[in-house]
Amino acid sequence: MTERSYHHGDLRRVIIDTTLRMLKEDGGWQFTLREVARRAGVSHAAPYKHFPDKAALLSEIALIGFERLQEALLAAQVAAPDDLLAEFTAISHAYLTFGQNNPALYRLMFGGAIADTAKLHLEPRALGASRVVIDFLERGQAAGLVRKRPVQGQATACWAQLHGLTMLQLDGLLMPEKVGENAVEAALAALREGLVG
Amino acid sequence: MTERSYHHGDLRRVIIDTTLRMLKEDGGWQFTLREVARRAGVSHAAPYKHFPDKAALLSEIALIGFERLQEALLAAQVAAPDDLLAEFTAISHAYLTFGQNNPALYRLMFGGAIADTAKLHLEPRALGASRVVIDFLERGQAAGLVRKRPVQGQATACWAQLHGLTMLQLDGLLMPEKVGENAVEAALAALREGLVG
DNA sequence: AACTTATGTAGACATTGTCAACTTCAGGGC
DNA sequence: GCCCTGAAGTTGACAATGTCTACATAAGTT
Repeated sequence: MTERSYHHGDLRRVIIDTTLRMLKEDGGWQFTLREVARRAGVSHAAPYKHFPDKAALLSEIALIGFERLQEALLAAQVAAPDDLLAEFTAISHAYLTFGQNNPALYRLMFGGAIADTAKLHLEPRALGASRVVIDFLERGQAAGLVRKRPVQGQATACWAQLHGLTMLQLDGLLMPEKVGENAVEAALAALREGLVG
Repeated sequence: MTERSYHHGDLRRVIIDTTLRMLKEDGGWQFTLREVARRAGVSHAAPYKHFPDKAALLSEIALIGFERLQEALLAAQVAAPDDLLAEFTAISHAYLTFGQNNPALYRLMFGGAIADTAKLHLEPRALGASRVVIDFLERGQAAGLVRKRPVQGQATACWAQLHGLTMLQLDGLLMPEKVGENAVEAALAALREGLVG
């Protein structure tokens, strides 16, 4: 409880939490290891006892981001009415909302700030999110709603569309005066019309 | 010719060219002002006589990237056969190819490494690229090929899909063993089927 | 109680972005 | 031809960062 014992106890968790909090403040994507240490109240080299280097910490954070994204998608799916089209909309919006609520984290997950993004995205912890989409497509095809095409391709289309929309939104390029009142809905509609036969 | 006069002459151009060359080497997105100066053979502070700071140089580079993207799209459009569907495919592939050939530059354009991405993307020099897509959609609607929907929404859908695919590709997530042999084609097909009515 | 090991601290180093003060040189008004 | 003003480059400094090494402290094991 004192928090002032020489040994912090679970500094690792504190570092991760602090980093997540810093990312939420956004602040234009400035993030330094030393600042994390400062906020955690430890010396600037302490994080190195828990992460080999800055990239490792960021990778861990990104993986947590993927897990949270998966949770968000699953929650939306569960809460959606028992209608496949409505479910599609719910999942899509959950994805976009996640990006909007965690801009810096989302950018970290996809932005290439991490060295080997490929390996990161292929980790089991990161793959869960895309499983939600694939699941949906498989059920959609089984129900005869979604066109019978290779699911992988359709999933790629969904993923690309959602990711693209999220990035455009993050970059502030979806302002109504620039792109129409409900361009997002229109774009999602175009995707939907491409999927359902 | 001597290149050794105290005053370099057109250092600004040299700095830009060197930066572009460095971005092409990729090297995992390391880029420092001082390295540029070193390669250009000038002192480490010389770039400051031409750019107020690092961000300004990067913004300029990003704008050049948008111009090149526009050129690539236009070239593909012109070279395409006189068939709207073929033109669509040509433009799409040109976009993806651009991203694949200039990964670091592409990431710079969209990756949020630049402070105010919104302002950047709204510059006239950056808007040209999206004009190519909008043009295509308008002609497509006029010809009765593309569904009569708000063009802005359709353009958003196209842009999101192309951008999303490019990013997935850059992150190495479109490997055949992971996502099927021709997932890109399938994704583009889904988009096309959503656009043409 | 002594040893080992995980965890934290202090200090150093090279590198970076940026600024201020100095130097060089090209061009225009006399 | 000279001067002198200002643009373009240079040198040197500063604070901050990522990372390493050496040291200190605590927790557990034997």
